[in-house]
Formats: sequence, structure tokens, C-alpha cells
Amino acid sequence: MPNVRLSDVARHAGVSTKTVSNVVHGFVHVRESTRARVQQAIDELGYRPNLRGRNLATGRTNMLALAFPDLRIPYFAELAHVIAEAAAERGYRLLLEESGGAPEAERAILSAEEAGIVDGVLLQPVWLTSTEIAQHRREVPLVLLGENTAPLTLDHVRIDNIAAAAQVVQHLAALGRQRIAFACAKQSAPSETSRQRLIGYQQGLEASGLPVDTSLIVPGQVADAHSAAAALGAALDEGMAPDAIFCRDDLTALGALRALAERGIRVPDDVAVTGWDDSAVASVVRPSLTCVRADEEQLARRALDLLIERIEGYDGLGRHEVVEHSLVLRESAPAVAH
Amino acid sequence: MPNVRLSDVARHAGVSTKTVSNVVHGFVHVRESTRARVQQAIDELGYRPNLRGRNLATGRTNMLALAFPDLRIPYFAELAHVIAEAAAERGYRLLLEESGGAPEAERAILSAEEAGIVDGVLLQPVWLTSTEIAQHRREVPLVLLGENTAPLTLDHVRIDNIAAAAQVVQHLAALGRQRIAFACAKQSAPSETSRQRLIGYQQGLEASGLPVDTSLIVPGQVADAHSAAAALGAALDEGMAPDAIFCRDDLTALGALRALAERGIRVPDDVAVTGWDDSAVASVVRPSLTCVRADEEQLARRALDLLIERIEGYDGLGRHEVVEHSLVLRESAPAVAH
DNA sequence: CCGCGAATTTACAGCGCTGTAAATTTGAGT
DNA sequence: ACTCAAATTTACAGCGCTGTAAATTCGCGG
Repeated sequence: MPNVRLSDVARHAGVSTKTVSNVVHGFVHVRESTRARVQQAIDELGYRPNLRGRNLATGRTNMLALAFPDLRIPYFAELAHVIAEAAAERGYRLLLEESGGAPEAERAILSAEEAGIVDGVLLQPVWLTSTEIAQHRREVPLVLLGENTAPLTLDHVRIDNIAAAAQVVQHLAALGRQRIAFACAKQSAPSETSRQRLIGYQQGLEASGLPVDTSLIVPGQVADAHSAAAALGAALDEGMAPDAIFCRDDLTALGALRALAERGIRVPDDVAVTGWDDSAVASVVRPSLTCVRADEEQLARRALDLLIERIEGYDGLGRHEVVEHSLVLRESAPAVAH
Repeated sequence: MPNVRLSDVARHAGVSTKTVSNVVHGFVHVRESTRARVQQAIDELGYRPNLRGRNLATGRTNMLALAFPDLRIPYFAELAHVIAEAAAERGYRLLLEESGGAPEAERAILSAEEAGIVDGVLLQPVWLTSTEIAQHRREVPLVLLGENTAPLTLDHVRIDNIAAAAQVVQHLAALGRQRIAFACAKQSAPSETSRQRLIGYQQGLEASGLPVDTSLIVPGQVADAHSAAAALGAALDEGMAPDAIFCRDDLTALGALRALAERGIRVPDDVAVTGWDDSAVASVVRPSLTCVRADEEQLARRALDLLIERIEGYDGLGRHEVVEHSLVLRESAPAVAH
């Protein structure tokens, strides 16, 4: 029962351990007869390579960490799925790390507590500023995801939030909406994500010749449909009367749908609603949600490629890449009629 | 730049490597003065333990694998979150493994491809039968999750699907519903999950004195809201006229809500709907979903405890545990009026 | 049958850390 | 001061695998 080691196989086959290793790795310069003999020994003994030994010897684990706030947010779960798939294609597995959106947790991830357990880290920061990130001594290659501005020295993959937000607003304006609300942004310290989407929101309004009315900006916590519903509901009850609501993410939009429905406000007839992320529910709820969709496949691919280049030795300046997004038109803010 | 090793610290502090190791681990029998000196050396050199070395030396990685079909299914994402949290409390990290619901992938996981990379595995099988699972030679402790019957030799944690399903049906019956449909079960090869919920469905009908009408069983693929909507829609269009729909999971229920809404059928007035899992959206959609909720915390706790006991040497028969569930009453099938 | 470059195979030294068991130091009690 | 158990510290042998560089074997022309 004691685990079969490489050396056991070697002895059994009458070759050196290195030869067995070569066979295991499919190294070309192994004579066919030797390969067969070794393979037989492997089968007979039921040998399986021990990854711990391999990891130590090679200094690699072929694991990457993906760190983001919360797996329960559908966008992140879907992102994790896509990245895991792309990583598998490249021979890596993914270790998920939830920061809970807490600064210390993000810091802990940066501090490379997991040094030696992963070959690289993909981090979607929420709290950490680019300067703080830049200062951390890194032992492991890192690629940043998401909207936060990234330090020049680090690689970063994102979509153009500002442009996408402006695009959403312009679409709403093209539908004839004039009082476009934004939901929700924490008032005291809007996340960088909210900040960028707000900037785009404003740009979109201006580009459409609409006034910016701060009373249409709904304060509230993010990434929780119920608090979004409550926040928006409160605003509506206080008299806010939008004809469209630009929600910062799908969960907020779900909350908005609920708040509106509870008040008998029809979507999209009375109020159009847009989401952001195109998570699976967006297309299922009724009305289905028009929303911004990042090209997650491309995001995953680029992020992994950059990270793997780093792992393989690239040591230049940070690459900052922008991947595509699209506006998916659905019932909650349909295409403009012609 | 070359990584600082334990031995570097040892030399710097003028002690043996083992003493440094002891300090790192907070071993008690280290004199205060020595500890301080070593700590200083650690700080000065910026030493961080290399987990690869540790893993090899101890034969442990403090990582567990959690294998299930798909991270994009909200229930699994939420389960992963809860288990990751509970695992962290116990000093373990979680490696997520998506099987995509494919038999080979499940087999690959069982074959301990990841031998040596995790100390234990939590597996929620979809395809593998208990006999097949039992036969696999295991190198790593394993605990099964979910409904599939488990071999006697393995630990297993689940909720009582049959009882829960019966409970749902009885609740619907208590609401006065008489034509309770089941959505959706693949006709050819219903998953074990569907099978058990169907059994409970039948029991519930019988317990309520309602006839079992197979024309009320909607065939269709599982775990995809859109195909559920399509399947249910087709059934409705063909004349099926239920006054309640028991959906095998929340996604199916979301699809049902959509199919019903598209046909102007009101929920719960005309048709009551129930989900299963109580994923986050269940409480947000309109109408919010009455559904079965497993006590995930308890599930996570028990599963991890069993697994860790195995890791620490327990080698007895399989423990089969049933954790609690509850029926969460919401708009789609509200509490019975008194 | 020998010489040689190419094809195979091997010896060996770690990768960085920990467990064991033994060595050394300490300090309380004579 | 001296003894002895308890408290500290250490030497050393791996954990299982791989990279390097050197050794061996092979195949073929001469």
C-alpha cells in the first residue's frame, strides 16, 4: 500500500529513475523497447507520479490563483468558469480565492501568502489602489483584471467601462428616455467600478444632450439585489420619477425590476432598465435584461496569456489591454424601433 | 532576488534550520531570545516559507478538491462559497473542479489524477453509480455529496430529497392544487436527482390523495432555464393544464416563470410554482420562489468534518449523514391562508 | 572489426522543508 | 559545586522528482 515511487518502478523495470521519468513525460529519446518495459512496470505497480515531488523539483505547480470578491456573484462564478476552462487548455488549474471585497483579504493575496502554491495570480481588486498594488513586493507573477486603474508596471485586462456605460445611456436616450437614473452607487466611497460607470453615464448623457441630474443617482450598496431593490424603492417613493434606470450590474437590475414591479411600474413601457454583465439570469427574468456584456472568453484568454508570458520569464513593462464588450438588447430596453 | 530559504535564515541567525522551522511554526519549546533573533533574521531577509518544500516534506498540502458539475449553476457556486469558507476555518483551501456533468470527467477526478495535490476530495457525482465509485482505487480520502446513492464504504452527506419533494407536493396540495406538474426530467435517463425528486413527488401526491398523472411530467433537459422554458412551454401549448408546477431546481423554476408569463398565465393565481435550492435569485425574481433549501452550512460542516477525519486516519465504514432542509415559502406558492 | 557522431541511459545533486532521535544546555535542588 | 530531568537545539536523513552533464550504447561507413 505504501505509495509506489519512481524508484520502485525503476527497480522493477531495471532502469534508472530518470528513464522512468522520461517515459512518464513522453520524452522522445527513449527506445521503444525500453519505453514498453517501463510502461509495463508502471502499469503493474500502478504507479502515479507524485505531484508534490514534481512541484518541488521543478519549482512549478501548474496552478494559478484567481482572486475576486465573491463567488456568489454570478458574474464572478461565470468568469471563474471561463477562466478555469481556458486555464485547463493551457495546462493550468485554477485555485479560487474570495476576497470578500475586504482590503485585508486583497492585501493578503498580494502578500503572496500562497507563495509556492501557485505559479501566478489573477487578481480583480476592489479596494486596493494601483499604488498600493505596485508597492507590494511580488514573488509571483500577477495580472490584474477589472476596472481599477492599474500601475504601469503590471499587466491589466479590462473592458472599457466608460465607453460601455456611455453606450448604454445613449441607447436609452435613443429610445426617447430623458430621465435616466443610475443605480446604485455608494455615496461615501463609490467603488472604482461604480465610479467609471458613473463617468460613462455622465458622458452618455452629455453626448445625448440630456442634463445631468444628480437626484437621479440612487445611492445604495452594490452587488445585492435586495438592498438595491430597497434603495431604489425608497428613491421612487420619495418622488424620483425616471423613465429609465441604468443599473451598475445585473443584480442591481434584478432588484430594480422587483422594486418597479412592486409599485406597478411597467418595464420597459414606463421605465426601461439595463443591467451589466449578462449573467445567465439576465436573459431569463421577465422582462429579460438589456445589458453590457464583456467578452469573457477573450478576457480569459488575454489575461492567461499575459500571465503565462510572465511566468515564462517576460519581465517588461505592464501591458494594458482592453477587450471587447457588446450591448445585448433585450426586453427591458429593446432595440430602437425603425 | 534568489528566494530566501530556511537555511539562509538559519545561517543569518546562527541557528539550525530546524530551529527556524520551529519558530516559523510557533513551536513552544523555543527560548524567547532565540525566537526573537530568528524572527529578526526572518524579517531582515524577508523570508517566506516555500510551500512546495513543505508539502513534500509533510506529505500534506492542506488543499481539498471540491468537484461538481458546473460553477455556473448558482447552487454550486453558493455551495462552493460556503464550503470554501468552512474549509478555511479548518485550515484548508479549496480547489474547484468542474466535471461538466460528464462521466469521464468524474472518473478522471476519482482516478486521483490530482494525487498529491490535495489531501482529500469532496465529490458531487452526477453520472457515476455507487458501484463504480466504490471500485475505484482511492489514493485520497473521499466524501460524497448529493443525492446519488453512495456505496457503504464511503462517507456521504445529503439532504432527504424524497421527503423534501413530498413535502413540496403536500404544500401545493394544501393550497388546493390538484394538477401538480413536475418539471423537468430527462425521459430516457433521468438523473438520480430527478429520480429521487420524482419519487418524492409521487409520494407526496399519494399522501395527498391526488392521482399520479404521467402527462403532468414534463420531459426536458435539466439545469438550464431556457430549455426548461421551452420544454414547459411546449407542454403547455399541447394542452397540459396544471395548477401547480413542481420544478426540480431553481433554474427550471425560472424557466417555468418565463414560460407561464409569456402565455399570460398568472403565478401563483393560476399556477403555483416551486423551485429547489433557494439560490439567491429565488428571492429576487417576481414572483419570488417558494423552494426547498438545504442547510448548506451544516452540509459543508459535516462533509468537511468527515473528510478531515478520514485524512487524519479514520478508516472505518462509510458514514451516511442527512442534513436538514426547509421549505421556504414565498410568493410563487405562498403559505396556506388560515 | 574499428572509429565516431548520434541516440540512449545514467549518476548525482539538489528542490526547501520537516520528523526523529540524539546532543546540548539550563536550572532547580542538593 | 554537582546531579539530573526538563528544556532547547541540532544533525541528518529523507519526502519524490527533475535538470545537468557525463557515460554508455548504437548504427554505420570505412
